[in-house]
Amino acid sequence: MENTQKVVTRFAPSPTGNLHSGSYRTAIFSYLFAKKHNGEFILRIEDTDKERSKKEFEDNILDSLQWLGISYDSFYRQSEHIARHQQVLAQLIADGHAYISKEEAKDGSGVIKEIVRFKNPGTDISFQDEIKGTVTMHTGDLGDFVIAKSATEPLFHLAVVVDDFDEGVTHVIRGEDHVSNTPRQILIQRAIGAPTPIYAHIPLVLGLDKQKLSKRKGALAMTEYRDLGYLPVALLNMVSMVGWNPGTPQELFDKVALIAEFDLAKVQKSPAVFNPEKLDWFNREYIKQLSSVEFWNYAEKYIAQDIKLETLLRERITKFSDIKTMVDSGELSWFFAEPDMKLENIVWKNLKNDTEGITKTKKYIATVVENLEVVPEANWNKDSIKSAIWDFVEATGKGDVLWPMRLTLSGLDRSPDPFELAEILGKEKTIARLQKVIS
RNA sequence: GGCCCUAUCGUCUAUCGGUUAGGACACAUCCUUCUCAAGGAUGGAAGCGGAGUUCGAUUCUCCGUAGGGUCACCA
Repeated sequence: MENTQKVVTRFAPSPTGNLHSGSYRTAIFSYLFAKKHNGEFILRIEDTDKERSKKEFEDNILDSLQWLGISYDSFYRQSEHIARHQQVLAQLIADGHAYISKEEAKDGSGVIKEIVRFKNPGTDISFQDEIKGTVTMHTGDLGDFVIAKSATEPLFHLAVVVDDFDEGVTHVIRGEDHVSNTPRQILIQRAIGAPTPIYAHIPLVLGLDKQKLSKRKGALAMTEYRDLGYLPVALLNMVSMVGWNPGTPQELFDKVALIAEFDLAKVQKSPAVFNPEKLDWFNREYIKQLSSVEFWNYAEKYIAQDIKLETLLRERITKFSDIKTMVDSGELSWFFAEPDMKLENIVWKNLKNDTEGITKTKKYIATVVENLEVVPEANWNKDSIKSAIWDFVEATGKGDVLWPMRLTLSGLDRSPDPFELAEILGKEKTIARLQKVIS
């Protein structure tokens, strides 16, 4: 590799909210870029605002990243570096790059405070953004912006610049909402003699309403997706592909594949909508790939492990909490208890107006029972069950036999097919339920 | 409103001046065991508008329009 400088990226969330898909994607891109270039990935909690920062949000961010498998090489809390920020601030004042200004507090209390403003040279600043290209802005209309609430309370812009410098950050990958902050941060870099890192401002993630993702608009926290029974790899795959794609038809990417494929140059320039339906699709795809053991590790939170139900569940759930929904809605009632339904319901629609309908249906069921009784217990599976009665079913009429058979076994208008039901129920229960209807 | 950015199916996107504008999700229809699910097949669905440049524009330029971001003693 020609580049001698080691790549260092950072994800720098403020602990003022839970980790949602927008901030998660910023973390992913920073992480993938670092790993792709054998670099380091830093997690830095930006907690300089003591009022708004909350420990619970920091915990949420940490929990989420761990669950999602995004590991970091270094961890910092910005507040722990306050002495260094204060020192740089004092130097800036001493050098004449900043000055103390006595002003009335903005909180309306009327007290006069000493804040620190950066002396803005008013030059045009342009920087090369990896995604947006050259961005030029006039810093003149920024005025002398505030960099500290007091001589001892440095603010965001100062802290970010100093920390990125001290931590050797080479690539700043962050949300597009930071582009307009970049010129003033570059101004500070120049004043303290820090190099300007390479910037990559990624377009925002939008909700279905095409607005910036927000909690109010229903953006879920990563931990909420976890609790709903989504798989970490599904979230990783989904989120990394909003606003980025490798340019190939491949859709499924795990972390290793993502690291191999990720390329900042292929990041989209325009904002992208997060589509929950696509997430559901990814999740189903990954559920299919789960081993039986893995499957039950997730499913056990919602239903007692029963291997007979595995295939049925796998085919029907989008996320693991759907199991609870199925149980609560009675969709699986046939598994737990004898179905309870009116006899006339089991008659197929063709025979509804036939006065002999019930009698005929009972005869069909009786024939089914006869055919099933010869199927050996050891060979009781849906294929053998099907072949045992299929000739009769075809000769009589599929709906005429299958509908009552299925209704008898499940008690539900909508359920898995009768062969699968019979297999899961077992020979004894199946025949008992069928016989009960006959008598 | 100032400044910055953006603009291909409903959504995520491919296309590096010449394509029947491709794929995925979603949707519709059909098939596969009666219903549900899964699976398979098929189908509908897009270049914001207007000027240029060019033999030729989705692609390059400009102007509109629309969307997003940002204008704190938050980050």
